[in-house]
Amino acid sequence: MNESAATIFRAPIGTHDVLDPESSAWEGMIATFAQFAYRYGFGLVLTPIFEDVGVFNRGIGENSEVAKKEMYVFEDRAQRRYALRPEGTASVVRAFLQHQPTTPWKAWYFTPAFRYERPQAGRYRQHHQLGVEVLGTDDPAIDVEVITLASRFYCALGLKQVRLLINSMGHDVCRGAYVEVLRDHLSANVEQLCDEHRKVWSENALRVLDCKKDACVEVTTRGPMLPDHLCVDCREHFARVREGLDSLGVESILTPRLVRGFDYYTRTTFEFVADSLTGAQNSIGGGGRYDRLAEQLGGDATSGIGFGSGVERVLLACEAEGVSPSSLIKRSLDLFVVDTTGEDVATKLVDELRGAGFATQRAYDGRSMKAQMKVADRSGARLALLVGPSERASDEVTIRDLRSEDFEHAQQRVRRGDIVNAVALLLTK
RNA sequence: GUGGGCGUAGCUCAGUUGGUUAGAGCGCCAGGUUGUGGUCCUGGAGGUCGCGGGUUCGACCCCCGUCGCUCACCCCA
Repeated sequence: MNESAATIFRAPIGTHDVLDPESSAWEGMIATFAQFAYRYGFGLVLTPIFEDVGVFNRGIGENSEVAKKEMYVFEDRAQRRYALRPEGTASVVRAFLQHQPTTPWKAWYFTPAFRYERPQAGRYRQHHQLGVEVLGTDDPAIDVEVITLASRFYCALGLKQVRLLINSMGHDVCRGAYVEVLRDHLSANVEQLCDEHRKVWSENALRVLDCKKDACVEVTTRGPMLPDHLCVDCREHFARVREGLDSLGVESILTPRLVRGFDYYTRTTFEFVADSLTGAQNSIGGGGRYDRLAEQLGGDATSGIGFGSGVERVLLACEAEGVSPSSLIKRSLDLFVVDTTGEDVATKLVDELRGAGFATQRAYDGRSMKAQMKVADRSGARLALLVGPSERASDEVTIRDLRSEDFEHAQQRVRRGDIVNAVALLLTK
């Protein structure tokens, strides 16, 4: 687009407007998640969508791909350095440290997240996440609870082709020891790695585990696996998480090569993959434990675990499986007021009906009865209330059933004063 | 950051080897029915063919650039 005066503005690259019929799927999904969060004892947390850039740099790791080149960083007028949040967890932990709520603290959120990258299917510069965080306990039971919440949530949406991958990253010491063993193995097999990792394997050995190329997969498959190198405590913790999930019938797939993108993860990590989605964007949610994050953000050592899910991707998965979260909320119009008196009787009438609790719409611009009825029909309203000169004169209202197939006998006139009761009666039928 | 595909009405798309006034379906508006919606019929509004430049007697069509959309790589939700 050029900058001529006739050119209208568009949503920025990688962002999208979501309008009504489509947004009802969002409403259904968010409402369902909120319901789950409530059932599991989580309270809603709201934090600013921008933070001091350090919150994210120190949180997700300065060397992570996201922090290095995908953050929306900007300066305000007083030269403070801020960044739009690229993910949900770091902000919530920052808020936890700032306010020191009693633990264990269980919070859920719905938030936009921003990453500066080239958009494609299932990947946007602004996407949205639904998630939960728990701070102040490392009880394996809470790992089980968080993962179960996520799993049951997907199930409630009607998704069936979702797999849960799980792994344990161990804690600093045992992971550090494992990375050494892994590096030894990689260094002994450098020549067989893929083109890219042949050069950069030493910078972040764990990333090689995540490589999808056959060459790397072959080398790492023969190599040491993280779960085999955990210390006794981490091994025990992981075992209890897995037993807990098993006991609840939540199927999980041990995936030793599962490595997630942020540096803060320790011990339990997991990811939900939608098999209905093709391509690389099939991860619809994930999370894990981050027992060192609070310290990295300057607070006291505090265990934490969280889960985040990408709204857009879950909706893609729903579409692929032929289910829609919009069906989880009922959103139907009760009444549509048609006014042809030329005196604007509708304004008072709709106010009265809405006050009585009915979802009510009306026509505007004084259009013909035929035109107003057409709009009424398309609105999906159950009943139309007609007020024309005749009703006006006798202080009545005509109630017409828009769902009746019998056009001749679909309506009746009632006294204006009885309208609320009459409508209530008809709507309960 | 790298590469492929695509930009024609509000939406989905036609548009012949470059040749008069750029079309269809859906949607929208009005009428057929001066008080009545789902079907049907008739009519109407709506486009500087993304934008800029070039080639040509002539460009929606060919060439270049640019912006945007889209898909993929990387990485992630």
